[in-house]
Order: sequence, then structure tokens, then C-alpha cells
Amino acid sequence: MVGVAHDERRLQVLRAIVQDYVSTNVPVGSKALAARHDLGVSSATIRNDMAVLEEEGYITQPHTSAGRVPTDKGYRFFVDRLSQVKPLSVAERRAIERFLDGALDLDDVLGRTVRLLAQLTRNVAVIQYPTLARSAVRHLEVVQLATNRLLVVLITDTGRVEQRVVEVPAVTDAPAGADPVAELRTLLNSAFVGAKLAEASVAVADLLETAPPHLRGLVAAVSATLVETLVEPGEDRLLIGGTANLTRGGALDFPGSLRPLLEALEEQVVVLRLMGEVAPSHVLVSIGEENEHEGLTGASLVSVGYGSVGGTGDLALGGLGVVGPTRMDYAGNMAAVRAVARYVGQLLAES
Amino acid sequence: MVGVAHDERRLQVLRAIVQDYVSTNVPVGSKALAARHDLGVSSATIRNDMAVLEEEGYITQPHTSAGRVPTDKGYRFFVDRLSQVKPLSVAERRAIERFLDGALDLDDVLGRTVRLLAQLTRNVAVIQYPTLARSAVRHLEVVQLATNRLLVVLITDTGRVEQRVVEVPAVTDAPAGADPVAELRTLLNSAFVGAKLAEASVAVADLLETAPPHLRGLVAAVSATLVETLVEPGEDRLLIGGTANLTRGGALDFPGSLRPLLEALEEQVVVLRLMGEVAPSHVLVSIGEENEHEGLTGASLVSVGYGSVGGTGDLALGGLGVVGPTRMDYAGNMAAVRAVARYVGQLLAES
DNA sequence: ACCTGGCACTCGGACGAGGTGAGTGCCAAC
DNA sequence: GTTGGCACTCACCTCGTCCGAGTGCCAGGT
Repeated sequence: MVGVAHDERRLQVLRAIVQDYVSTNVPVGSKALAARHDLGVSSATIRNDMAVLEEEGYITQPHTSAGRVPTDKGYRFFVDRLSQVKPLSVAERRAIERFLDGALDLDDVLGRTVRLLAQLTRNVAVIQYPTLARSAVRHLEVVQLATNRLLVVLITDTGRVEQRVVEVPAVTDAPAGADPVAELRTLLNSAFVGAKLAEASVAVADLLETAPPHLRGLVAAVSATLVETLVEPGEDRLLIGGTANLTRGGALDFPGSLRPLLEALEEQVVVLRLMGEVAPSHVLVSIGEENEHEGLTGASLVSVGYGSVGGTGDLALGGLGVVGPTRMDYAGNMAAVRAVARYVGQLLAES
Repeated sequence: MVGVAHDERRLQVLRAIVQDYVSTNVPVGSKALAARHDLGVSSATIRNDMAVLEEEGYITQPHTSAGRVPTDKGYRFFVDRLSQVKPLSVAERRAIERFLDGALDLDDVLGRTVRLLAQLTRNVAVIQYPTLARSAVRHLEVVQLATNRLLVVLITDTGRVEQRVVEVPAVTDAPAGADPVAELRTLLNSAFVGAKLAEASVAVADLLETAPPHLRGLVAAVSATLVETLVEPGEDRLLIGGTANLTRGGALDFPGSLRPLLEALEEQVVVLRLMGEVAPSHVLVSIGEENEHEGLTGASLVSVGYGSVGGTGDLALGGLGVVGPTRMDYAGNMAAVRAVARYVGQLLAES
């Protein structure tokens, strides 16, 4: 898009096409465009602009003599030029509050959030559990399952609770009358409580040296498991809701059956990777072919981080978002996602 | 079906119709039946039998001059007459072991199970977390979140971990130097550990009387929450997997879009209620219209209990099952579900 | 330099008419 | 009670036709 004067209008045309197509799901033609929006020009002019837009790859026609449909590139351009985020309606704000207030524990907050987002955007909603790596340890609990198996429960400051079973060597050289498990518990707690999990590995090294000899075996096994399974980013979990919304619009969106999409969602990892490094400050939009994973071409993801952590406020506890057809209401979804994330962030900060 | 001699053959015909229809998804006609199965009679005879079967409501034709399709009643009859459960193939048995061995904690076992079942049956798999009411308390942990909020973590003998946030009154009359939270923790543990949750309410009454006065407020609040949220059967959770399998066979199964089904699955409660009181000893099949909930008419659920508890062995820890179109391989799914449940039961008993 | 009305052209989708074939019900014969 | 034969019924496919929305292009106007 070079030039000055006409480009402004072409952008308007593109915007109009996207809007119409999103709301009607029918390829939009020049005449209809001229009628529905009052750009000050005739359909013929619009036709010329459309030809240019098509040339440049922003729109395409499904077949000759049909209307135009935005391409992924078109949506991308449209989204990038979305200057102001349209504010949510009062009803929507109220719905958010009503839905989320009264949630007590973390599971509850996340569950409500995902239902809320799904309902608000009429799409699939996803929310990531607060990343362990960026959480701090609030408490560690150790329960003996069998002589050589311990259950370790980790409670973070965000209220997330994770448990792992650890196979441990038998304790042979304990002083008479000692309770190794209890000792291990106090030891672990004094070493880890308050520490960010990302920094756990250094604490582990310390601990291994200072621990009384008869506990070394236990400490080694437990902390190995902790570091390995908790700091690994792969262990992040995802909550998904509103998959029924995928069937809106019949088989029109997702023509090649929505099987690959459902598979990708169940895969979790795929979506997690996409949400990757979302920041609370800025909404990330990933459109159609931009998504590498096969199942997600044909779909778009609108996501944002929630719960700022650290001084700059640009690291998130986790991400939340919305998955839908590329033909989605980007403006609306971006607004909804952002508003909900902000509210969730507040909720988690309170507790 | 009255009579003696012909009825045997009619049953065979019904069986053949079900089998053919399940495997081909095409209404099956008399001629095709005669060709594929060698019942010792001609197509004309089969036509007569079919007419009777239709009269009696076991089969129906989508339109005149099409083949016959089993009705729900037909499937029901078929299932009830499934005498011997067909054993799984060696490959399948091996798959089960390979899939489930190496699972450590409960989440892992359930997650693997659901993936396994989905893959094995090519349908949607569901598994219920071990019912809290039938589990025993292994450990209770109390963590202070704020002056008036406690996080209570419950660990059961099945390895299930549940947490709840409890709002508690401030402790005013504690003796100097006491740590009310620690006291509460030991108090709760000594009272509850080893007890079945179903019997918890009586223990609560005892505890309220014997507890030192300054802890009464805490105990009351915490045990109220415990009883309320944990013993209520509504709190059972469900793990679902393989929803992508719903799209097999295009929109042929589930013609009225699979939206209601997806919604019902997300509802959880619906499925949980259906699985209701499954016993480990016997596979429950619920077919089409038999399911009260709207979303599930058109689908069948094959479920069974896993993990026997109690002396009789007829109470289950929870249920697991498979959801699919009424046009499903009942024999195969029943076998798979039973085998997997047995294996899961063993796994959980070991730990 | 750009906009506009007009015009010929394209092509998907809807509609209707046959033709085909799988499947049925019924009947007379065995 | 079983069987072969036969007339009948419809869903479905294919083919031709028509219609209209939409396009590209061009000549004329500002």
C-alpha cells in the first residue's frame, strides 16, 4: 500500500469487508459494501480498490464472480490498525464482576473465568494455570505413602497446589527415635518457603550440603523431582471451556471438519506454546496460517497475560485467551480478553 | 418376541443388522444381509423376519424402500443378549499395560487412562475422580493465607488432593505463645486421619466438644467447609478426553450437530449422574433416548466402576466409561471399558 | 488523475426432469 | 414355514436450464 489519499479509503474498504464478512459469513461484493457503509464513492470505485487489495493479498475471492473474503494477511492488517480498543458495555462489565466475585480458591477462579470468557465471546476459552516457575513457595508438605514412596505437595503463593509422588531410598542410618519425614518436611520448608521456583535449583545445592547426612538421600530424591517436574515449562496446565461454541455457524467455519482443532486443543502443549510469553500489557493475536501447528491453521488465538509479577509488570503469571475461527470479532474478543485478564489479575493479587 | 424356533433366527437377524450397521453406517437390506452372513435362509425369509422385527420396534427404516436401522430398543436388546464378553486382543492388553505402567500419581493415572480409553475405543472417554465420600483421609494440611483465611488441603488414601479456602473468625483468646494453626492441624489430623469421609460428620461433632475453647471457632469453620464441600456428591470431578473422536464419520452420527453433546460433556454433572452408582462388577450401558438429558439422546454411554471398596466389592471408587454414537461397537467398548477399569483398580490398590 | 455509469461476461447455486438401483411387500408355489 | 418372482417406491445421481450477484473493463465526465 503506497500512496497517500486513496490508501486511507482502501483501508476503510478493507475494514468494511472484514466487518461485513465477520458478521454475515458471506463473501462481500462491491455493491453491498457501497450500500451498507457510506463511504462517499460508488460501487465501481470500490471495485477498483478491491482489485488492488486483492493484488496485494489482503482479500481473495472464493471463485470468480463471487464477493471478496479477507485473507489471513487482511485480518492481520485489520488487527494491527485497530487503533482504539472498543470498551465493553456496562452489561458486560457487570457480568464479569458477577461471574468472578465470590470465587474462593484458585481452581474456582480459573473455572469461572473460562466459563465467563467462553460465554462472553461465544468462542472457546483457554486459561493457563499460574506458571510455577514464577510463583513462590508458600508451603511444602510431605506425606509418607509407603516405606520408599513419598507424596510431596507444593502450595504456591498463587494458591496452586501440585502433588508428586517420589520414590526415595530407604533411610538406614537415622538416629533412634527420629522421624525422618518430619525432619525432611521442616528442612524443605525452611529452605524453600518464600523462594521463587525459578531460583529453586540454587537452594537445592545449598540444602544438599547442609542437610544432616541421614537425610541426604531423601533430600536428593525429592528435590530432583521438584526441580525436574516443576520448573520445566512443559508442566504448565491449561483449562479449556466452551468447545461447544466451535459448532456455531454449522460446518461453515472450519470446513475441513473441526477434528484437527479439537485435537490441537486436547494437546494443550500447542496452545501453551502459542501463548508462550504473553505479557499483561499487550494483547497477542495469532491468525490462521501464522499458527504453525496444523490443527490451528484456520483458527485464531487472542490471548493476553494476567497477573503481573515482578517490578516492570511485564511478566505474567499465566495467559488466558480465546480460540475461534479466523472469521472472528477481533475487536470484541481483544476487549473481552483484556478486561477479564485485568479482573483475574486483581483477584489473584488480593488473595 | 414370542415363539420358539423362529425367534432364535430373528435374534440372529437383529444381531446381524446391528453388526452390519455399526460397521458400515448404511441402512442394511435383506439381500445384503443374506449375502454377508450365512444364515441358512433366503433374502425373502429375512424380509419377513425384518417385517416382524420392525413391527416389534427393534428396527426401523429411515424411509420407504431403504434398508433397516436398529432402534434404541434394538440396540438394547442386542446388548442384553450379548452373552459372552469378547476378550481383548493381545495387542490391546499389551497397549493397556504399556500405557498405564509407569504412572505415579493419581492425576497421571487418570490422565493416561482417559487417553488410553479414547484411543482404544476411538470414542470419547470419561473417568471420574475417586469419590471422596468413599475415600479415607490420609492427611490434612492447614496453611495460613491471611489472618482470617486458611487453606485446607486434604489428601486421601487414593492419592487425590483437594484444597479449599476457608474464611475463619479471628482467634482472640489464644494462650500466649501458642500457634493456633499448628494446633488446629494436629487436632484435625488426629481426629480425621484414617476415617472415611462419609463418616466425617460424626467425627466433627466429637471434635467440636473436645477441642480446646480457643480453637472452637476455627474447628467449626473448617469442618463445616469440609463436610459441606467434600461429602456432597456434587463435588465429584470428571476427566474427559478424545472429544475429537466425535467428528469421526463426519456429521453422519449426531446429525443435529454435536453441539448439545459437547455441552452435556462440559456440564459434567449430567454424565456423573448417569454413571451414578456403577459397580465394578457389571458394565452399565445407557442407550440413546434412555439418557434423560437432551444432549445425550443420540449418544450411548458404556461405563463401569473401578477400584472396589468395602467387603462386598460392589462399591466403586469411581466410574469410567465411553461416550459415543448409539451406533457404536458395544461389545468391543464393553470389553475395553471392563479391562481398563480392572487394570486401573489394581494400580490404585497398589499405591 | 480520478471517479462513475454502463455493459458484457462468468460462474455458483437453485430448480426440475429423467434414469437407476437398492430395497420392500405381497403372493403363489413348494 | 420357506422361497422365487414381481410390481412398486423412493432416495440419489446426473444433466440441462436459468437466474442473479458480482466482476473487469471502458468511455465519458469532473
